[in-house]
Amino acid sequence: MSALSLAPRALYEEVAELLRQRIFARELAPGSWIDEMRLAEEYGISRTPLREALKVLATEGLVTMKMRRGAYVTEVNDKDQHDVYHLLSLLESDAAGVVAVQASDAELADLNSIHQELVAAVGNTDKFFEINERFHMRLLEIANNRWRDQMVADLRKVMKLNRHNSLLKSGRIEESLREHQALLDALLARDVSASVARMQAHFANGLEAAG
Amino acid sequence: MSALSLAPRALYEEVAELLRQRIFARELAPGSWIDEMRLAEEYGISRTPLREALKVLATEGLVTMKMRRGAYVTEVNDKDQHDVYHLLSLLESDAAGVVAVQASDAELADLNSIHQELVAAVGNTDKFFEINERFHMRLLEIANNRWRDQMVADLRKVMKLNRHNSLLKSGRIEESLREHQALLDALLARDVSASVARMQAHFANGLEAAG
DNA sequence: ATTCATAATTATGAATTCAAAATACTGTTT
DNA sequence: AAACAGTATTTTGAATTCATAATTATGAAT
Repeated sequence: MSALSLAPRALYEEVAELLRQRIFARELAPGSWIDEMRLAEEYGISRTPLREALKVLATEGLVTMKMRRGAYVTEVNDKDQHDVYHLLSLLESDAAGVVAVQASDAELADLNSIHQELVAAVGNTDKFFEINERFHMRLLEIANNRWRDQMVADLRKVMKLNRHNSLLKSGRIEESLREHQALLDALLARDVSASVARMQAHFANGLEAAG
Repeated sequence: MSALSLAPRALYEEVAELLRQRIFARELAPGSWIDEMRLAEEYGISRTPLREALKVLATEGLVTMKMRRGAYVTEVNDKDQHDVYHLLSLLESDAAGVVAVQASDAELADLNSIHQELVAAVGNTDKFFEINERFHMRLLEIANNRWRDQMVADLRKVMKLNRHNSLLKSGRIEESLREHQALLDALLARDVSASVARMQAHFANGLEAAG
């Protein structure tokens, strides 16, 4: 699975990723103070790269820096949750429209094959979630706008801060699958406005479920 | 003009802002290497807060970190320019739609008064640009989604990296004013789809002008 | 017992120091 | 003169040290 990285990331990047994982796992809970010394000691590093990592997370919105009182895990309230979801819907539905216009037949076939994997994964929740994520990411990749990719990635991280996060509720597997199918149909028909509408609908239903 | 800040920013934030200004002014040119020592000495600070600032700018996309070779000002090519502009159009036109629905009458009146300032500023290019910026920012503020605000702010920063940047070309003053007026009319009529369409048109024309 | 003032402790922010990697320089060889 | 090896210098990345702000603990006064 994991090849050793040819371009090893900088230490502060590694640490930022470790911290993200702990934040998403709620091991570092929203609102809680982040103890620099403790973490640095735990990772066996100095405070310097740890503090650099915290500044990165602060820029991403996962962490909030308070002047002279250190870093705190960002608290995401219901409005934030709603706002972020709204933006994800906007960005991803626009991406769907772009894909309907610009994607090559091969790329659409690729999306379709991921969708088939998704169909095959019904019943295996974890696998379904993972493939679902891959479907959305592949669509973005095809839409070919690195700035949007970055924004969506950041917003999805923020979504994970919320307890009722789930861009995909477990009770919605079959429904979600139908929505994906409808989206794919629109994409294969090269129907831009339908593609946008189907992606929006997919998100609207997801939000309702997350309610 | 400048009040003294009650909550003074952290040093790394101050430095990040100074660096942004120099990058936008092309004093630090796209693709060029950023000399940590030289800048730290120039600002009379150590490399520590400067390096923290660079990591923030890297996360914003203004700077690119290369492993073991330091920080470089990000180069924005024509496709990047186009992609970022597309996202700004998407986000701001969506914001216009939200404003058409949600804004209070007082908020719309406020937007209108900024527009009147804009009308009065025709002929004074710098002032026009500044008020124009304020109009867009106020609209976003009214749309009330801090995550979008942050994204738009970051994207606008990236736009400024490009030589032919100008979210508003000087030759388009009158045209831009008409577009703003049309947008305002739609907002005051509480017409959501028209508001979205007018903002999209405003951006589409701007992109055409930017070539 | 509670409040207030003061001292001790702790944590943050920033400077300094240090190790290792990348780059530039020097002199030799062909 | 060009290519190369080996050395010196520069620069990055990270640890350490230091100053100061914030917090906690201590004790006196009401």
